[in-house]
Amino acid sequence: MAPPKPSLELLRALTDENVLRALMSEARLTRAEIAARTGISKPTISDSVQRLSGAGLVVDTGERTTGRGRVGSYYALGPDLGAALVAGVTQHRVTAEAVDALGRVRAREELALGPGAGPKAAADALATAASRLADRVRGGLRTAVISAADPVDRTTGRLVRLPDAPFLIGDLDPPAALAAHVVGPVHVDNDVNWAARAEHTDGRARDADDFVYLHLGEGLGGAVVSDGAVRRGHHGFVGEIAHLWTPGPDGTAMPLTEVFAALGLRRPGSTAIDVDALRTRIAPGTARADETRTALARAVGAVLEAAVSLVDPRLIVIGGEWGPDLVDTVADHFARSPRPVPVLPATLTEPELTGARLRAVEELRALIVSPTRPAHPTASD
Amino acid sequence: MAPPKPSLELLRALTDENVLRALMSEARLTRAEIAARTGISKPTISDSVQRLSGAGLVVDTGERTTGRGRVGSYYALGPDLGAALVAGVTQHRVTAEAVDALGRVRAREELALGPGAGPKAAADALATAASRLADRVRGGLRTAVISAADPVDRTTGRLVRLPDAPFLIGDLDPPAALAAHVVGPVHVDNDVNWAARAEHTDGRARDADDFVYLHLGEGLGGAVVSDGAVRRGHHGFVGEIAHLWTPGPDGTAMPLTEVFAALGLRRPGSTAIDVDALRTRIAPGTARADETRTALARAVGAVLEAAVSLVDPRLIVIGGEWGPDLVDTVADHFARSPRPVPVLPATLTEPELTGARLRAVEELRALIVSPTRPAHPTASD
DNA sequence: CAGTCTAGTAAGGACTCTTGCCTAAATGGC
DNA sequence: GCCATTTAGGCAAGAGTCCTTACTAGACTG
Repeated sequence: MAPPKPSLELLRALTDENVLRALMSEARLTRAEIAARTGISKPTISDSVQRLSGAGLVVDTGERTTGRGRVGSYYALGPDLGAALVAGVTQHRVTAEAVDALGRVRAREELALGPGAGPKAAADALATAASRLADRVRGGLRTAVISAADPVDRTTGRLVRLPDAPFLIGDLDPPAALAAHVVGPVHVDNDVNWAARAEHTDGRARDADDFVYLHLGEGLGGAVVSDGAVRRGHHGFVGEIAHLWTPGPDGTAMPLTEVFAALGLRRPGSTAIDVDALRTRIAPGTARADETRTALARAVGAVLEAAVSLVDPRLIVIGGEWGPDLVDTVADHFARSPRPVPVLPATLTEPELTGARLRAVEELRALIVSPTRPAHPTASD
Repeated sequence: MAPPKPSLELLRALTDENVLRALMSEARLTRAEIAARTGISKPTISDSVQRLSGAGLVVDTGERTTGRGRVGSYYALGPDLGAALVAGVTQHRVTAEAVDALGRVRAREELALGPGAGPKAAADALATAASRLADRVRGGLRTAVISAADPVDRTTGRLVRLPDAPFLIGDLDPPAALAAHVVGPVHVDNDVNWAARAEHTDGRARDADDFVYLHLGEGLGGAVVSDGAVRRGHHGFVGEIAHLWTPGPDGTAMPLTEVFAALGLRRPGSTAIDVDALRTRIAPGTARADETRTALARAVGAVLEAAVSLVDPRLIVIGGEWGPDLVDTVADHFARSPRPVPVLPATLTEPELTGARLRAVEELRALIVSPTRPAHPTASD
């Protein structure tokens, strides 16, 4: 609404940003290359490089051009600009990486969590991984992006328990766990949302600005991408679909999670789905496999129809431990609905880390370009 | 991703934009007032005003300041900057307005459509209204924002028939109908989405960046506001909820629209809801009114639960001909769901025109500020 | 070894914004 | 009725940014 105030300082900042962004997309460039790439004149680039060198944001790598003509000097981003922490937390392990502004993974840590490990163990492992990574990268960890296999409260970043959804990791507070090892902002979201982001940028949904990602595993979750961005909703619970009304095996309406209870596919004493039992039950050749497949496809199909009504996706991507196994049956069923859209299985491996990494690099770059302003001025993810 | 290229021309454009925006929020200002309001120095503002006067974008109104000190000259937006057309099309009438960059309604036309009038009559009425308005405003109609009581294809702007949804106006192509009378872009969306926008800016949802608007009338529709903007989905069909799975009166799962069929509340030979029949049936004192109310509230409640799962709204606003009558019963039912949110009745009158007007003013202002760039660079609504 | 090619520098010009000062004109206290 | 005060606007000077043009230094090419 309010346009920025014009000033010469704004121009200079814009020039510097152009130079930095150029060096973020290519590791080393001469001033002439930066000028050609940005369309800004050589003298102006020289000024900017000098400024940025003085501030330590850019350094002469010592490398020189070869070939015809005068030798040029290569410049690169400074070595002390730090890294972003990317971490995935599941009930089984903590996987953490340090990525730099060029998107390169500089270090990786993986810590297993014993069976039955609680949120305390997860928090400790997260802190340990962060501490080790912080020691291994110059400039430290300037921001963190965390993927968790549980719903995340958007405003606090804490994991939360929702009715009728399994609480796999438990009461974890990533921003608190990382406070000592990460200087800047910590962004937390659930794995399904990050996976959707990965599919949007690198995967099946590359040219779809509106799609739905469905995760069918121990838990049931979805992610919504609208107008090119993952939408999280007010609390951050978009895609928590356990209680969506669906047709049960006998035709009566029931919440999605109850369908699994009715089919005897939940783990005892839990709302988590027994993935092994489910897979053997729908394996070809098993008695009444088709019946189970049909019941599941009807329920999942109702979720897709709800998504069509409320999100209007261009396509639907199905991931998770057992989701891709059922894609064909679901797609067949769904194709007979009033407004079907294509249904595709997910293909990326570690999609949640890929998505989180994308966001981390974006955030780190924004911090470098203008330390005062965040990457997403409006949406606080 | 790519920052703008710095240049002195950019600075000048920014100054001019500041001046124009100031004159869009206040009808007349002296140069000194513009300087104070924008924080830009007086000589710079004087330069800009001179430039803009030369281009006809700004004019000296002839008015002079009174009071102490030297007399100042008031400036205002030029008289030939044109207006935006705002029009609402229902099966009964076409309502059209011309609004200027200050948001003032300069002229209004209302044309009734006879019963049974088809899309041809609607197109003619729209064109007639536009033509009359274009004659009554200096500078003509530079853009149009149309609200239609049917689903709208996002890419073409045409009204479309969807399965199980009433087609109230019929096969109308507003951009084609207006081509002769409107110079710039024509934006078409359905009335529910515009109403939601109005509630977001002026109504019940003023400080909710994530909410759902439910329209319960002859047709059934919803609108989704996520991260502060109306989300339309790939085709533009977000909120077309007729086929969402809900519990029917007997407990079996059925699409929402079938619930009304089962209750005998549809108009014969149509999927449209018989609003009069419905209202008398749920009126207090009527036999079995409570039973009907309960059945409707269960079905509508399931829609709200689907919205909670896939949109995670902060609140829900219910409008439409009979929606507000049922708010209490729906809210009671919904409060017992696993994740209830507040349910409020809509209050605005003509909400769809209010929402469309907001968008039209935004678009017109953007056209004046930079005739080459649209108001929404990314989302093509 | 002369010609060609390229990175970087230097000089000059055009332009924008700001600060500070000045003028003109109307008000209001005395 | 006079004069200090107040206010809009103009003018000049100065600093800063970017661009174009021209030049230099050095290395490859034939």
